Amino acid sequence: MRSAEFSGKNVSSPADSECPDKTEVECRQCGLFGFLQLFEGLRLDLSNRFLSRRLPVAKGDRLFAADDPFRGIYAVKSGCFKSYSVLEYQGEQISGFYLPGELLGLDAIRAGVYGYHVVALETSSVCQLPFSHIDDLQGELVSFQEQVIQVLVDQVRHDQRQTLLVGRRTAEERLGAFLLNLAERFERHGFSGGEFRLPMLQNDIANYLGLSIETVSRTLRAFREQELVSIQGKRVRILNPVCLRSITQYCATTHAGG
Amino acid sequence: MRSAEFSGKNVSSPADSECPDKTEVECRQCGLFGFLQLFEGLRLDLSNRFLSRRLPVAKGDRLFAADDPFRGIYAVKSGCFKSYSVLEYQGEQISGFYLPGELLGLDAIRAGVYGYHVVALETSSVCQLPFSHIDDLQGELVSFQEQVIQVLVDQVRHDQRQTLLVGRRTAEERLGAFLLNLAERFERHGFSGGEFRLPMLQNDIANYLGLSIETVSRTLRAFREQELVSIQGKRVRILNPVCLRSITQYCATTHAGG
DNA sequence: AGCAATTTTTGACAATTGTCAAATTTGAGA
DNA sequence: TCTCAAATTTGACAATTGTCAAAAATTGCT
Repeated sequence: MRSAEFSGKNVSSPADSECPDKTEVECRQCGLFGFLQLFEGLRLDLSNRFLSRRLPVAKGDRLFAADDPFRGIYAVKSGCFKSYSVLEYQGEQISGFYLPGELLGLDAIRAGVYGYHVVALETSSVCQLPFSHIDDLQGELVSFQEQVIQVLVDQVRHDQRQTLLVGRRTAEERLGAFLLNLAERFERHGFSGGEFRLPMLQNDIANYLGLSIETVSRTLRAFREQELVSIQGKRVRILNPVCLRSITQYCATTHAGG
Repeated sequence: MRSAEFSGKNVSSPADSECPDKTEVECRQCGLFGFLQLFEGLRLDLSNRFLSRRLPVAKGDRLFAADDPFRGIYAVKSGCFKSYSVLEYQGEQISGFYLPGELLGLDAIRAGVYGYHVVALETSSVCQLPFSHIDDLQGELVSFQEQVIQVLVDQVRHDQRQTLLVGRRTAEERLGAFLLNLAERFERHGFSGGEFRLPMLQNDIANYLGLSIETVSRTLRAFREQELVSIQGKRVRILNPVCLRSITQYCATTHAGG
């Protein structure tokens, strides 16, 4: 079975996902799983190349740097990563956090190089899907879809520039949405969304959300005082998701183009 | 030749692009052109379906609405469109402006419905690339790329939610970047980037950038006083692009993931 | 050209968030 | 457990932007 090929664990019983101290995402809930299933449909000599390797990554280690040549895509197995670019006069700008089960480096497939830096925020591990022979795969691709992908990549790029420019949310709304988003993503991959460990510093959160660290600290205190969440150290518990969601207007946006 | 099939103009000489009063994008500089070229490579019975039609659109008319079933993608030939979503308590949120040569509705291909509303800001025209038999085309698609596209679409979605949340740019930086971006896009499609007509209201700009209309007005005045731009009515001239760029830090960002 | 509606501009003031400085808490390693 | 560096919290004040109200300019229409 394929999932056993890229995970250290051979068997994962359904009961595992209930374990509160679980720290590693299961293969079936990992983003790579969908990809590997797809390779079943490709020519066998191709799919042979896509056996993935398991790698440990120490806290602070860099998984890849911007402009590194594309080596493959990664799935976070455990721990947490941040991606960032270095802006001319403003130092680093964090563009995303990656939790267990999520994919890294996908958008480098077409560019041939990674577009940003990625480092581990804590002791982590990843699975790699190496693309050393990506050129062969290209032969399988339909050019129409390449065009679609190119446009989507362009749009991602535009949206991310836009992200740097636009902001109409208050500090409360940003932080509330941030916490709910984290909870949702933990839950999607089989962890508890109601209680989890914050893998990143408030400094990183502030950078990511475009706020000062003081504002982050003060806003979290306000949430605590309203008993919306409980925070002790890195331990976060969502006490009142309904109210938090209404503060945040988290549901409001459908997706959009531009 | 294919370009003649979806444009009213049969011949467009290179000299056309120098005409200052030019108002319509040429076929070769239109986003659809790339697509149509790709269809040459597909089976003929497929490519027959992709003859596109030319449509006039009056100011204020809606090209499509959110949740309309997917009819095809559009290329703006002349005029300007805005896309927007309706947020629960905040009215409309503009997500993008579309100039001649740019594509609309691409991201609805997989969803099957459009994800936002699009209306004309002035008398405009579009070319349509109808996808009434999109299902047949699916047979040509490689599932690996579908997966890639899905992930990219998810990322676009995430980034756009992020766009609503995050903001670290001052009003000056946002407006400056906005004007430079418009200029760049006009230029890319063969218009003058140094002087152009603003197709949208300050009201729309404010909405798009997450500012109040008063701040937009005041910031534009500041630009005028510094002689960075000249603005009379809807006529915009970029007087000092170098300085404007440095205010804006427009070049700073590489692209990013998350 | 003239009128009416829309859009833009301007001023005064309020609210949110950032900045600077310093105290306190937390956590990793000896 | 202790120590020291890093991270978080807190307070006072400044800067940017939003809000409300009203005047001026522009645009579309007859």
